[in-house]
Amino acid sequence: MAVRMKDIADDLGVSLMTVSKALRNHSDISEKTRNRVLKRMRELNYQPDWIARSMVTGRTYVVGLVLPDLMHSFFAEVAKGVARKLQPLGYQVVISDTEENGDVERRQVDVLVNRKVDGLIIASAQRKGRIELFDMLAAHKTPYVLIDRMLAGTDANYVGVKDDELGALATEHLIAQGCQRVAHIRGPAVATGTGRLRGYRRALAKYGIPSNPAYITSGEYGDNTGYKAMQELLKTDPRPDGVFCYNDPVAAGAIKAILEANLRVPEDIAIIGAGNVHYSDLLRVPLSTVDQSSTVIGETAADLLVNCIDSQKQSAPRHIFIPPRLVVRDSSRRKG
Amino acid sequence: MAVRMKDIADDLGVSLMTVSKALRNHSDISEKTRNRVLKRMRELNYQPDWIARSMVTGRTYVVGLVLPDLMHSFFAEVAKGVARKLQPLGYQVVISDTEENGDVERRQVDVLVNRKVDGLIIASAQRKGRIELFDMLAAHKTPYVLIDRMLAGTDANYVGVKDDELGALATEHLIAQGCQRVAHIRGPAVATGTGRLRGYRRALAKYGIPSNPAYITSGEYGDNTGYKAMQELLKTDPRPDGVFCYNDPVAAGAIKAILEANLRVPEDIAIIGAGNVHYSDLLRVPLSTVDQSSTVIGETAADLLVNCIDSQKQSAPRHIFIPPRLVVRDSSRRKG
DNA sequence: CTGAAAGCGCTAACAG
DNA sequence: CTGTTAGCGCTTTCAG
Repeated sequence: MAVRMKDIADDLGVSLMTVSKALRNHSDISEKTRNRVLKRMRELNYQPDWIARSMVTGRTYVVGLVLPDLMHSFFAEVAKGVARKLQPLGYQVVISDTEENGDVERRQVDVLVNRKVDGLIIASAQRKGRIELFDMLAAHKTPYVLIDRMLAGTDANYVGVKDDELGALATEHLIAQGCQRVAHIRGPAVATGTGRLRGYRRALAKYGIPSNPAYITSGEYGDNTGYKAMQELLKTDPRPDGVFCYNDPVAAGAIKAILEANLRVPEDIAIIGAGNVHYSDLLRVPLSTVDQSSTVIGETAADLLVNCIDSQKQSAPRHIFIPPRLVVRDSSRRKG
Repeated sequence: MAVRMKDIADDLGVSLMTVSKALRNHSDISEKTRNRVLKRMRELNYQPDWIARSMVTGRTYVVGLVLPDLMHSFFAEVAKGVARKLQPLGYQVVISDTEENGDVERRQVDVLVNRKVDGLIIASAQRKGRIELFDMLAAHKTPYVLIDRMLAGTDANYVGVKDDELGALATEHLIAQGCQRVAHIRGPAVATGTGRLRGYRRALAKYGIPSNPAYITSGEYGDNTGYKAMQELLKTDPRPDGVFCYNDPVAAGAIKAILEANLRVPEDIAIIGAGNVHYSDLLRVPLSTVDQSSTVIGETAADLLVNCIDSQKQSAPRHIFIPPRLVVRDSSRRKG
């Protein structure tokens, strides 16, 4: 069996407590005995038992990362950022894929809380106003940081871009490229979806372009929403000459639909997505997009969470905004 | 604080053990008291403390999933398969991204073992022959299942495709499409890399095509290996007219290099990858590939692992092979 | 500075 | 069928 503190204590003829204190650099222990203990620990390759420790301290050094879709490389990248920050601090990261489903999310978070994670980082799939989940977290006093999608009503920590800014940036870019009829394939009714839509509208308004309801297609989440939504848009008359897509996977689908209809990107229809997924550059038409600095989001959220965990008293929630960054590739380049 | 068994026991005027047994459907308890206990548990929303339970049972209901790269959608898909199988059984899945680095992998597995995971599923980044890690696991008696990459020397459970078969399938396909000079951009020195190379060679031999060393470029792992490797291949004379790439991301990079050189895919050079990543269909040239049924691999590995965990005695290791499946898209279609 | 006592929440083994 | 007794490996508290 694994070596325990008691083994080391017996071995050295000291008490169990001395060993325990030596291990954790407790102050009231002499330099000499500490070293003696630490040396023996190394020799015997002692590994503290996390579970026993958790039981008494109440801390698990486990952090839950709750994401809507691991296949979306934006989230995979966020996950990498989180893990890179947290692992060196001794935390274990448990990733949970909710498949963009609020109920699944609630169940998973429940499990994580029961497992006594020290904190949570969540890109929530909760629809507007569904905030019981976060009330529950508050009741449990489990610290959490929202990423990517802010939820009104929860005054929680947040790290991500301002979605309306992102939407406006993308839309204005299309307008600047000479698009007259800019459409939007919108995302699910979470903050990213509604925020980007708001930005889109704001940009149109700014340039005095009337908003055409037929140009806003509802996109639920799914693997070929972009493809299907674009097919709908192609039926409108006059058809749009530019489309701001909720995210890159949606944009990729849209491009597929356009090419299948024997139209050209960007000449007939310019396309821009969001998220800058790592293969954007390799798509049929290299995809213009708005970068959200996914890794930075992950790292920042991790830092923020650790702060919350360490400082027992809940400090006022912080909102950290990462500026969106336009990445112009072929799919929207019509000038210059 | 959370409600404990003792609270329920006191509340109901029974002993703690009665509650414990009722919860776990122990046989020696009367229907009546069991129901009384269960009812009260529900009312008080009792949640067992799995840490305390782990401490005495030695089981954590945590499984580690160790992957070389979460950004590669093949592995993300595997992860989904694993989670989908394991979560309903009450397991928590901890994903660890080793960044294709054997040392990182060893460290991460160490941590997971110290955390007393019940088992591991590993797509190992260990280079040929580095099997200390698995000796260590055997010593700890931690059950594990290898996926995607088999390691000679460990007689471990394995789930994945036969890589030489995959390589032969891809290469023969290119030959069947009329390619005369088939090159290979090879992967890292793990089983997938060497196996696919072996299959490539076997296919060439089968058709009596002499193997040209200049047509085999070494690809270490990285984001643009495919791109750089292809640039090298383009310098050979005569240049290849077909390339079997280690995997889809590599193939995507290769296509980019070819198009940049003003050559056409597949007319000038046909390309095939492996893994069938979810965006293969959306690339500059829709990518032919060999599908490995990633979700099935994940699910199968999960099943196998749970078997190992449940049956204490180590049964003889099993090797489960999933047949590779050719997916022909534009990047290699020259006929028919 | 060192150590003895108590207990975290639960379960295995056995006694009534 | 029900309950008692002993821990699991560690830390917190407090006495020497």
